[in-house]
Amino acid sequence: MIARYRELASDLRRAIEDDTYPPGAVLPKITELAKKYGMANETVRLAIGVLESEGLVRAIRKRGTVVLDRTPVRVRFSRYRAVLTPNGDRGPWETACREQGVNGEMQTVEVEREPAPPEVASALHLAAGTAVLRRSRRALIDGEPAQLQTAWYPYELIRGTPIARSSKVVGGIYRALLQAGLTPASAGEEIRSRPPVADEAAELRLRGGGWILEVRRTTFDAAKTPIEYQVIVADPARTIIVYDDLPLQQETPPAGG
Amino acid sequence: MIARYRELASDLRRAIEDDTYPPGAVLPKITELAKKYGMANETVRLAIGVLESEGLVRAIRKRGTVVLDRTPVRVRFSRYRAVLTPNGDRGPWETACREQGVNGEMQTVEVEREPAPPEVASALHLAAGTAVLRRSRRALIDGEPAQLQTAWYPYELIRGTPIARSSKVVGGIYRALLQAGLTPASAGEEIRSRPPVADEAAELRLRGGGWILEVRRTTFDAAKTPIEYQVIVADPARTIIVYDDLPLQQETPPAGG
DNA sequence: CAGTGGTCTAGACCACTTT
DNA sequence: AAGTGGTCTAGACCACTGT
Repeated sequence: MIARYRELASDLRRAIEDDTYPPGAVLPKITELAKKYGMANETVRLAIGVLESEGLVRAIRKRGTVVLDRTPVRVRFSRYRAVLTPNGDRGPWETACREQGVNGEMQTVEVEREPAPPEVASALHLAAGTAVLRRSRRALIDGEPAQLQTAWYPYELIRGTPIARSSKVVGGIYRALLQAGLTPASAGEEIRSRPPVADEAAELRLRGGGWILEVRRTTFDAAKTPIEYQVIVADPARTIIVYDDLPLQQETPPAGG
Repeated sequence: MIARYRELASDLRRAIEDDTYPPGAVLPKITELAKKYGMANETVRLAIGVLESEGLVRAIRKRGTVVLDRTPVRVRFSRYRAVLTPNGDRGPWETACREQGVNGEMQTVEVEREPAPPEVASALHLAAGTAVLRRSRRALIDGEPAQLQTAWYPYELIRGTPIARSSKVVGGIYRALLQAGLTPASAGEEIRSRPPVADEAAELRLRGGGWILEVRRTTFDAAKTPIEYQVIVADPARTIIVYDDLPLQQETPPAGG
């Protein structure tokens, strides 16, 4: 038995994927759909709730149910490698967006010195509460927030460098780390998907059951000392994470077999 | 203005995270909650719908609203490297689960020769419709499906090898590729999160607005010829993807500056 | 301030799952 | 067969947002 609200949701989903309702278009009003399909308003709202939780539409009072643009940006891990060599004043996000014909932008929201929260202390191999610098940024597409990025640095390592200033770091953070005498040599990343907490949902303008894609990255120098810990919370409709050319060979050939 | 159903959802979420309701426990019946909070049944159901869409609970008729286990398994990219050297008869999934104290299992669902679908043909650099071998598998935790894995191989490359047989490949596919004279040398992965299609939701037993985590991997031999294309559809409550020790150094130092 | 979606209810009835 | 959640309705009223 298929519920009528699920069937209506499927119909509307198909129409959106058909480009009957392209991004920016407005679906018929709830009352109109209810009349057309012979349902109660509530039943129509359940259907729209399904689409909203899938990130396809956003219901806005007085304006209607608008179809969202879901063009994703492919963010390559190699972005960080590329940024280590002089290639202009754009950071990895702006570079990736530009390559893919998307109007991307990166805003610095806040730069603050604070005691390391437990998770950060652990990632940076510091005692809990050690001073760290937090840089909170926001990646935008067409002016709409697509990612929240928060990075932490051991305060002692970057004090007095451009990284500690509360403005955008021209040319990217990685180059600034190099100029501060810190050489990023390797990194580890963890990726998961989870429901947003309330703040994240609000900042990314997600509604009703949207999920987020999270990347936690730790960057190390040549001596395996952590120099940066970063958490990226991304709208999954706008972000694909790409790892290119990962080596599968054993680094150290097995001695006895 | 906060809706009452959202407040109730927050209360119940907190109780679940507190372990007031540990995994396996059953929440009070809808009618009981409605009475206790002075709400209509429907309002309580909205609240439970929120938790269900977050993957925290599963409402089962006649049994109640049960709290799900969300212990995730960390799947490392280096799993594939490790598997290339003889280390037992377990594949990467079983190894990862075992290391993390989780009862993991891998089932082979179907092995079939078929014409390459467009996406697969493109990934494997084949003409559309070329014969490929599809292996569909299911990764389980405690008998519950956690991942759907589908891999495609150019049929000509693996005909007559153990990979083409419709049973589990003992020791893992990668070792079988080696024995077939194909040496995996590098791989590329793409990660995204999206709502499941109906089949995926059913197979992973996701309900109401759950999302999935998708990995698409292409494996190449030393000559950069694609030898495998794999799509993994994972329940995000059970899967964290880990990349260890990614190099940040430029492989080829820039020649001209 | 008008128009759209958002919340909530009481109640009828259906459908699945376990016993 | 019984008990739990699932769907749907008609209608009242609230609240946000764009003009």
